[in-house]
Amino acid sequence: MQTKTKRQRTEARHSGGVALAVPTDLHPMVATKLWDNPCWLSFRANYIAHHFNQPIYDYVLRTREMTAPEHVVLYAVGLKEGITAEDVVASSARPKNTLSRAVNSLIAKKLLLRRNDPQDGRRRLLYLTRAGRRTIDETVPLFVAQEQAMIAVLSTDEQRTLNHLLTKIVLNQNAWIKRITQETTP
Amino acid sequence: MQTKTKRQRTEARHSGGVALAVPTDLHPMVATKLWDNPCWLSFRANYIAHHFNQPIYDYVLRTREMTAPEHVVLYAVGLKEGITAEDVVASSARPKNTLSRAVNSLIAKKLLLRRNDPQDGRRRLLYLTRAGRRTIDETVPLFVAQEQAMIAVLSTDEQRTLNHLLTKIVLNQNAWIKRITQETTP
DNA sequence: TCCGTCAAGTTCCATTCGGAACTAGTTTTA
DNA sequence: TAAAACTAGTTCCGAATGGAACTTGACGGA
Repeated sequence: MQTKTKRQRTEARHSGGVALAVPTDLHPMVATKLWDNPCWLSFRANYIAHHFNQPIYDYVLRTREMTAPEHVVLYAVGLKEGITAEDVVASSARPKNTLSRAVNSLIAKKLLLRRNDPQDGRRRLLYLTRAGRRTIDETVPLFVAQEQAMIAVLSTDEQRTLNHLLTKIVLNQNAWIKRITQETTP
Repeated sequence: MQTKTKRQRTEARHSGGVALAVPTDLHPMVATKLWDNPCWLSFRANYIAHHFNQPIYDYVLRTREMTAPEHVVLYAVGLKEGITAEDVVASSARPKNTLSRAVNSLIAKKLLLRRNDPQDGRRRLLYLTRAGRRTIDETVPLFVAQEQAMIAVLSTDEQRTLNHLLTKIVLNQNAWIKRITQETTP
């Protein structure tokens, strides 16, 4: 790792006709992955996701003793109560047994509670306890602040544009989900 | 999971004044995380990264018997020979002991080779073997195709814009790296 | 109304992971 | 120029992970 403390100088770099301010202490391998990489989107998505997630996972582990999967579940229920574990599976990056354990652990910690779905005996609906709601209320502003710091280089218009373009990709999921795997289907 | 086979209908949705084609089979929790989530960027980045990574990790495991960290290392050396394990650490999401193991495993499989750096006795420079180069040449086009499928909904102009905005965020790293952790420093 | 199929969630257990401590080599500094 | 501080990489080992099998419940069709 490089030290990031000294005031960084920048140099111009032109990309697609648009000048970019490149910090002179940018790690050379990051530069390679940015500009000499045929998978430009996946590097950027992974890099941004990681540098958002990692401080948050560290934080919730250190201050709330929650693992990353627990955080994922609690955050999801915080967005919408009455969802099921399966809803978290479908909208996150973790397998269902990992999330099953996280749900049970959060219930043991009295941050979540679980009710049977009268409509469907397989489903367990998840709700926040009072303590769970408090955890959400206390931590989500920090996550938002982290994200705001990340996008602070962009103008409001640029943020709107970025949001819109990424949303289009997510909504196009049916065109590309598990695409690479198809070649092995007999 | 929902079935994705039937031809999807779409409905209009307006977001920031721009109409979006929303597939009717979009999972409700994905919709919640898209539009009822204060961390809009991190969800999109994580979702796109995961749906790019997962099929690739599955593929390289199934057809090349490489773990995810091994793939990360091999891909990085494929981008630039003569890098060190530390360069991979600095530009990826994995800890150095995991990548150390991956390097050693790839060397055992004769996909990588390692030379001492005459300038610095601590460094080990990594290069592709002939077989390693062949693996890169055979697999990278599939990764590129996966990414192209993901961004096919965007016009060339939109792709350029997206690239530019994400690049700005990555280059702004010094403003936000590990930001959330600062509050606990005594 | 029974059977086959599918979906939600849990359990099992071998494997992998990753924090922390350690080794070895380099740079700083006083 | 010796010691302190730092960097690249490895090892150790308890804990988390995730694939696969399993349980329970829903449901469509003949």
